[in-house]
Amino acid sequence: MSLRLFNTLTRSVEDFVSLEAGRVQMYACGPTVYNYAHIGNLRTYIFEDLLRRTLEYLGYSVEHVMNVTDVGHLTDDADEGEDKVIRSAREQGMTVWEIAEHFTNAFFSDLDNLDVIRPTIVCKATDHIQDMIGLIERIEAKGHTYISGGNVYFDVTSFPHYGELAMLDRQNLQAGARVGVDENKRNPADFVLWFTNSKFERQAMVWDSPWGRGYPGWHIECSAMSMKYLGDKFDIHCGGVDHINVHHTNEIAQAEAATGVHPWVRYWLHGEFLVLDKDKMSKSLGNIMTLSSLTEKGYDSMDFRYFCLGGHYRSQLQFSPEALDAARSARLSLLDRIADFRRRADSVPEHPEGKAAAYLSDFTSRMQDDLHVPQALSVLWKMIKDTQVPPEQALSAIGFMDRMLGLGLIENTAEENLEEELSRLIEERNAARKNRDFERADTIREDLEKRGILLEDGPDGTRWKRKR
RNA sequence: GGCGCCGUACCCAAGUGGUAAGGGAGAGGUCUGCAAAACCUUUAUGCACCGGUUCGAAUCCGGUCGGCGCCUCCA
Repeated sequence: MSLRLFNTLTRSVEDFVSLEAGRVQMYACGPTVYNYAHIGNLRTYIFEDLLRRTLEYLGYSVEHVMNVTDVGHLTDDADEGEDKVIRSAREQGMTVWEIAEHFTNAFFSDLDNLDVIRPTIVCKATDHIQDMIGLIERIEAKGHTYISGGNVYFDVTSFPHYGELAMLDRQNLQAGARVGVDENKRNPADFVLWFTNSKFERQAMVWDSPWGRGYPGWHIECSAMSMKYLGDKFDIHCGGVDHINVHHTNEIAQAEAATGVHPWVRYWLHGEFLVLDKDKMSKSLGNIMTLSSLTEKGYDSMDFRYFCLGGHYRSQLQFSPEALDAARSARLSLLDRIADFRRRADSVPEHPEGKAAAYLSDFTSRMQDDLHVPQALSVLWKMIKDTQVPPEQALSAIGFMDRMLGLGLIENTAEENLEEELSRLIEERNAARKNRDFERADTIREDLEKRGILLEDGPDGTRWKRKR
């Protein structure tokens, strides 16, 4: 069975074949670090993590490159959110560089909390200005640029493949429909490679270049860095759907114009949006929803990961507190059941057999079919509820499944030891129950609950578990 | 204004021609001193609405209404 992925280039599901057997090179668009990542951003990184985990599960060695864009969007412009950052930077006496570092750290901390495996290479835009200048020079040498109003522009008419990814009809692109026209452009789709003449004041980061002191355009960093680390041709490029029309379209133009190699990237994968309540999303209210805002309410980061696994990556996912609660309950129930398997299991075989093996195979085929995680999850639940699957077999299969899901199903269900004092209380309660002193027994149970220990009396005796 | 996507039970959500996965929540029951957990049963003759194609449609086509995304930094 092979991996099949939906390729935005062709708008269809294709068999995935890597350029080099057993090795996958993938580039994932990273954050622009001028603010905290919100949960919608994080959904996309979770999607990319599922892709990476599945590739690795299937035996590929994955080179996973991610940029951190710490230039370009850090100065003031008309956007209110950015004003706020500048304001807070000023208030806190931080430079834009410090702001970038702060939000970069916050970003990776979020990913760690979500058990998103870190990229093999993380590259900062400001460390690669010379690479960007070099790439612009190559594009210029091939005759795809012009200089106007002090800025270096990419001439989209010089690049016949322009807009293929987005399936743009260039004739019908309407300039200035929602934004002012840049008078320097020959064609509305043209875009800046290098600015020397900023439309923003207070530009905080500038570098020398053959075209004058200035800073790079919005799209060049991804082309330059991905090509630096992955070469002129590589397997997968992914990001959010919002990147298709402009960012990725322009990245392709830049890369292919410079090298003449087509296609530059073979598979383009895009994650759909998490849809929030309008109120919650309102920028004017300033309450973008972050992962920490969820954990502050008592959710575990992994509740959010589980929630994201409930929808397919190419469908919009409707976020609501109720939906997150449902994910939380489901996840905790899953952990409880697995913990129970672990108590009942003898030794867990390295590979599952029989029915468990069949479930694993079913699960894997759903994952291989364009990462149909919701279906894979339903297979996991079916296996868990199938009384014909012995616990040690189920555990063996779950171990493999979780390598793709990344829910910590094995790590978070290990047997724990209870403090001696608490164990003694449980024994005391059981003695009380034997003597039919239920008042005493219930008092102890309530006391333990206050200390985070829940008791369940079963036919095999009393079990305890920690409140989550 | 242009391009594209979506509308499935109380909620989230799979399902793209063959008769509605899964999870959460709710209801009833078994078990239990009680509780919890678990288990059993139950919750869409119907998939926004209207019309069409077909032996057969949630799935294809047309229209209507509603929601979302991109066209501007954006996951």
